[in-house]
Amino acid sequence: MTDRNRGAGRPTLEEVAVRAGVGRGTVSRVVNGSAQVSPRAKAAVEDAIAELGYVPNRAARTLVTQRTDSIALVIFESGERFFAEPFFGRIVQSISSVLVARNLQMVLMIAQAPEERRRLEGYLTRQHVDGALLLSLHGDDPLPSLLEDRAVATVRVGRPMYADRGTYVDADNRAGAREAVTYLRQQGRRRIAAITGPLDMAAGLARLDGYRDVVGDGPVAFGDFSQESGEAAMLRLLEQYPDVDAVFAASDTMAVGALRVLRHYGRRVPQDVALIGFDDSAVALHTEPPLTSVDQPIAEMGREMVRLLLAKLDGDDTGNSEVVLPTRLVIRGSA
Amino acid sequence: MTDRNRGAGRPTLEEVAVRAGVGRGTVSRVVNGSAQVSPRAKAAVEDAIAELGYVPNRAARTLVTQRTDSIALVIFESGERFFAEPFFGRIVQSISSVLVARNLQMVLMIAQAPEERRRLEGYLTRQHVDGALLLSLHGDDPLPSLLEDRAVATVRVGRPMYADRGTYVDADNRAGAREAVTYLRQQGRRRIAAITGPLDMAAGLARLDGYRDVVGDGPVAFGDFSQESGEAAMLRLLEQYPDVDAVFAASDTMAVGALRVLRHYGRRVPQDVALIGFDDSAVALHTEPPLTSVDQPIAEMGREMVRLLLAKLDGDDTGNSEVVLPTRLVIRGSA
DNA sequence: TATTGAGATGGGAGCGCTCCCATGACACCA
DNA sequence: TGGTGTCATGGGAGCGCTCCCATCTCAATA
Repeated sequence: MTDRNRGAGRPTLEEVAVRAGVGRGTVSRVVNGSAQVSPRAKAAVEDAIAELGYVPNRAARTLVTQRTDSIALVIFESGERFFAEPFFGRIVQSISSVLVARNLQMVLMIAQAPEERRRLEGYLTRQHVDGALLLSLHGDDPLPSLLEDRAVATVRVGRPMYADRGTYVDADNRAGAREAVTYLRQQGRRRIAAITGPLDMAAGLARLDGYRDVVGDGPVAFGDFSQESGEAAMLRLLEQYPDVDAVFAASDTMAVGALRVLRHYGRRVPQDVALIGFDDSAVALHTEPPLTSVDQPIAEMGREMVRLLLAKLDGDDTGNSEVVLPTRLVIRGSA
Repeated sequence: MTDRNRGAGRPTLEEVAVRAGVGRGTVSRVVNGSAQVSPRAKAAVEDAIAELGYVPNRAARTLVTQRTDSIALVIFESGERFFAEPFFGRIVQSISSVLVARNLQMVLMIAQAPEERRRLEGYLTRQHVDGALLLSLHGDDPLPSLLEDRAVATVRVGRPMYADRGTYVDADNRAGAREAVTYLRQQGRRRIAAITGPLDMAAGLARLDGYRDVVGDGPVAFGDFSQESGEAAMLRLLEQYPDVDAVFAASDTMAVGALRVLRHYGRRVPQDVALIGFDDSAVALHTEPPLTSVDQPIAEMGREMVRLLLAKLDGDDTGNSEVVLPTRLVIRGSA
């Protein structure tokens, strides 16, 4: 055991050096995997590290390298929304595991309230994080540019809506929506409605665009990705367009809300009304009937985000990259 | 663009001192809110800080104070479970907002796989975090003791199951369960079954104990808090005890699963079978009928956890504290 | 044998901060 | 006038690390 420690008295580089009978520089080289070390010195140092239970002091390293080895994961939603939406869970999980494997610290920041937002802006500097992963950006948020100016690398989910700077990862939402709606039409549906996501978000807009690509300006009701908004939207649709025989919802969560309303009004799914969601989240399997949904490769998106961010940090990539991944229609019982 | 230089070369303490016409020590005192500073010097320093946009360098400070100002939030579940269970969302949100207000960094760590687990153990040292908040500990996990040995302060959710060391925050699960089951009985239910949580977790066990306090050894089926397990458990219950007229589920998520099964088998809720969940999560409002559920003060639990942890860090509290908060039965349509 | 160059090595300098001590300024009292 | 205590202040030391350069070693070559 490595006790007898005096609490914070972890061994230092210097102590390892003494123990291994080499200089500080050599230990540092070994720890950082430099090639310029003789096999013998390397072995001695590694033994000493193991015996002493040496762990490099992150603060000291940060002080000289100017690298914090911390990545912020910033979510522009209320905590409630963040946890209610399965998309976040899956992408955070993916990001987390990649970051952990690279020994990078993931600092989670949930910010929506103005005061939180202000604090967050103050916090996101090179003093604290090397880079930031931005999720669920709304509208033309100036934060990415601000961070870019401060030399904090950023990668976001979703194509920037106005500005064209910025590295991002996205699913091909438009094509996914198009495929879903095309499928509905092929099934013989004549009156296909859409329940949209928030139109100040790239994903919301693109999915609506995809819908319109196929049916022009069919019946549309606006939602915000939440289940409540899906219910409300379905209600409106039923009122205004009683002849609707298919609904494309821009998220599974909204589709679940729509399903509840349809059932409540006695419409059978899929016989009377076909329903397709978006995300292929876990809930899609649990509805009655199971939800046909557009799958986006969320784990891969997370991985790509980290990859792009690290590339930026290493300076491999100075420009702005974009990665758009394909979606896939998963057919189940609801359409 | 920003090149390899020190890019956004943030000003240092020294520069602020020069600008304000004082010494380094005085600036440090102002930044850290020491009383030993003349009003004039204080004003000069504050002006200089504002003009220069000075932000203290966390690494440098950490190096000398031996405080990282980072708190780990460790969750012993798969990422999937973490996001599926509403409890986590709410408590993380609460913890997050308190931590942010105190200028502490929240490092999120999701670990279940053995390899992640090992990495996590290596990571959780005073070099990296001041303390750790432990969620969803299973069985007699040795991690808390390990961290205590390393002088990393910890606070967990849930009474330790075997060891009696350790500071924790918990809801009064046993009393909550008792109240729920007593209520069912008062409603005239004669055959009350339980669907339990995982029995290697304090919350799972205590809720079962509360149930047994009232009905002795009534029909019990075992679950793990997940919806799937709730479905499976309800199925078993229906098979083995067809005369069941009430079910106490140890989580809302499982109650939702049970509800699906009950509906599928044509049992009306609450007429044929009354159902009570636990957590009073958002889903309880959205079921048909809405779920009667035991509320636990999750936000307050989060706040208490942080409070206890900070007290430990400040050395105010050397012993082990425990905070147990009351639950409350929220009556809706299902019972 | 003398010279050269490649590679390994040790250790000084310094990152930006806090801690702490010596010093200065000042008011008050004998 | 000198002595004393209080408070504000400046700045050296040092936290543990990486960077970098001078130095050393040793084999290959002239």
